[in-house]
Amino acid sequence: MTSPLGAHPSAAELLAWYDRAARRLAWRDAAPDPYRIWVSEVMLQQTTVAAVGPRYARFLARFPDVAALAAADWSELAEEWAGLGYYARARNLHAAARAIMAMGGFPTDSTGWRALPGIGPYTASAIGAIALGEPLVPLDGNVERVVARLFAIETPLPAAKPLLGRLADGFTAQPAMRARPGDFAQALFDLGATICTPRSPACAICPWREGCRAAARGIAGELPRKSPKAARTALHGVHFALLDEAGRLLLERRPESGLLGGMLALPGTPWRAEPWADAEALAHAPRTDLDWQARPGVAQHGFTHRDLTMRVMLARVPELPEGVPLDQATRSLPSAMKKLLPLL
DNA sequence: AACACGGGGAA
DNA sequence: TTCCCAGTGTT
Repeated sequence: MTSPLGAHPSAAELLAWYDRAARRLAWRDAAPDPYRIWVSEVMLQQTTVAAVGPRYARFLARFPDVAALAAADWSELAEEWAGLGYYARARNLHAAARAIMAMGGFPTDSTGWRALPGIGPYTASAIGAIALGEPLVPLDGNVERVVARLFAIETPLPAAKPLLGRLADGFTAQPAMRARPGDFAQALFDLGATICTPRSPACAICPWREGCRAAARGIAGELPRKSPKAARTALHGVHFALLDEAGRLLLERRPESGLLGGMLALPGTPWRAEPWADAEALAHAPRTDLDWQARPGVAQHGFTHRDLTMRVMLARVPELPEGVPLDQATRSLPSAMKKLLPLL
């Protein structure tokens, strides 16, 4: 297909490269079934292959099918997802599993998947192409970068996204793509991850070098351009560590919305721009009848758009039946909360 | 359209 | 340090 911006390169050539150079990844081991692909795609949202690698097999062992996932309590899923970030993904995965059980089975096309919580345009297309064989090109960060370079699109993201999507869709006109849509999508991912990388792309060994307008102009490494993003702002909080003589720690479940939504955490003040004085923070302590001691030092944790500084205040009681043993807390807490434990 | 939402690996 | 990752949901 020829677009106003020029011809698309050959899907067949990319697939031939993929047949030689495909990465070996856990979710490619078995024949693609909807559950395994769904879980892998959600886990991979804004998360690197390297980070997902050790977690994917563990998740499937604990929740081997959609029935097991739907039957699980949220606390089990929260524990399994702890440390992976973007916890709304786990909440939506859980809600979607229960919706699938209620419907009596998986949606049979990408449009049906798109209606489930946590399934956006990208994930619906990826499941459609990889698990269902639909001729779709999922538009993820890799594909945006590859297409922006192929056609030398200088418009910055995110404004360029609709155009990049139309250009990506142009590949569906090629019979080679339509014969293997799942492999074609994954070939684009692998090309973006291993050759057409964000910086210093390896154009010399790229199977699409000849048709790439950015490579021809020597600007591949500069594309795609991006609009400047908002700066990080500071947040401060004080958290309360209540320990008993058996080494149990008081934890609470955070509200579903907001940072670390639905996850376990040490009780604490709200997080705000100004630092907290001890006396002021104490009004938020889980118990005000105890002798809270400020611990030395702070824990720093960077979120996408926030830089959080936390202090800890410690108190001890003889017996805390609702407390969580420290080793279990280490397993169940999100990373920001784990950083508080060394301050105890 | 802009923002909220984690965490880690690579340059 | 900064960048960016097999993005989605809310406002």
